[in-house]
Amino acid sequence: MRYEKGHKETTRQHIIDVASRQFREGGVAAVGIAGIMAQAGLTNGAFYVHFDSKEDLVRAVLGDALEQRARGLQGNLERHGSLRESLRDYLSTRHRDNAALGCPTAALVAEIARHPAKTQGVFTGNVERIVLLIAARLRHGTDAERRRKAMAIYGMMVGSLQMARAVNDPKLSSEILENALEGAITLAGED
Amino acid sequence: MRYEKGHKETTRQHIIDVASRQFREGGVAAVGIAGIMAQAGLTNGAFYVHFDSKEDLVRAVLGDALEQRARGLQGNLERHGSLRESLRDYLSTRHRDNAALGCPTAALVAEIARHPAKTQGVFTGNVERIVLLIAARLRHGTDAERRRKAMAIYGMMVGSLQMARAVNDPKLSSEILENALEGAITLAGED
DNA sequence: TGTACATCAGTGAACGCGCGTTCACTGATGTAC
DNA sequence: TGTACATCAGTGAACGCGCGTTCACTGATGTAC
Repeated sequence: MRYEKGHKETTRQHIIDVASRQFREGGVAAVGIAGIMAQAGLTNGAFYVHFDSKEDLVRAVLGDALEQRARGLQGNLERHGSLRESLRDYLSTRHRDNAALGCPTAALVAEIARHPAKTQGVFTGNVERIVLLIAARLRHGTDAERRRKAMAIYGMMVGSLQMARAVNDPKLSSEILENALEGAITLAGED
Repeated sequence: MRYEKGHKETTRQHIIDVASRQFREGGVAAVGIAGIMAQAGLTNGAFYVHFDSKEDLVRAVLGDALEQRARGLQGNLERHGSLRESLRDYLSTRHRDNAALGCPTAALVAEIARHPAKTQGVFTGNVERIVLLIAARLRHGTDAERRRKAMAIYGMMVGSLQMARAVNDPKLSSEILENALEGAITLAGED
């Protein structure tokens, strides 16, 4: 072979990494194959050696980014023991200002709602997973109550981060993040 | 004049109405001028009689849709007196399944974050307005506390509705809506 | 009252451009004999 | 050991298409004289 073993898989992952950043930064619809491949250091045509279509890439990116996020959250929770620090990280100005490496749900959820069922399926499984991770860290209530609260908290995290990003006034933006953090902690029943 | 008085303003508003539905349904980036004008019963070229650019239309649509929404919420609150019914409407399957006429924030907030500051400015003012409407209906706490809670609730509404739309499993989708409603009511301190 | 001109919302073809996708080709390596 | 062929990730030009935007033109009406 011209390339060492595992080369193709490495390239594929590299394209996914580049696309993952670009999609989260600019949105799926506004980002093109040519731009992704150029940033990956390849030409247009090589794309179809690795993926069937743009939609195929979207699914791969979504699966990869959500997996990474869930793993990151899991690691965080295991280190801190409580939700509080994870919520603080999520609802931080740093996360707000770095969408490219941030939560794929916050960046892409509205677009996912407009994609084919197969793509939505990739998202669906990961929502379930993140809800379970959050629920497992709530101290009070039955399993059902904790699941309920976990979903409400996740929804608040995603919506508030998006609003903090869309608002043009830095003070209002910070306020949104701070108030969501407080609301989430209140709901979680921590402290 | 060839057209009766007020005709131009009527046409402009009609284009805004059509675009407003299409943007909320498909997203700004995925919807084109030609499609909007065709559905409005006009040809391409007439667009620039009414708007300077697509971005100019986006601002007009955003201002119009958010204004309508805020007015609708205000009317609802005045009729019911409490937040509860408004939250129920917002977090309903009906709203989930009718994005075209639904909340512009839930449909477009992630895209707004990627638009120019001027466009974000249109959004910013309306966030402030809706937060004040919600806060005014909370029964307990100081002004500052109610403002805090209102923001957290608004974030949860927006995020949860989007997730309910993006998820591929009808049961999970309903669950998200129900749990967000319960969470919002808990936070609001109603009932 | 009749004629010449101005107005302007809307038409429809065209502009350059980038999109997602296809495809004939390259060239370094591995395999067969 | 040397030669012929197969493999396949990647190249780069081209495909048809729809995008946002421009522009010369239309034609019904209003205005001037």
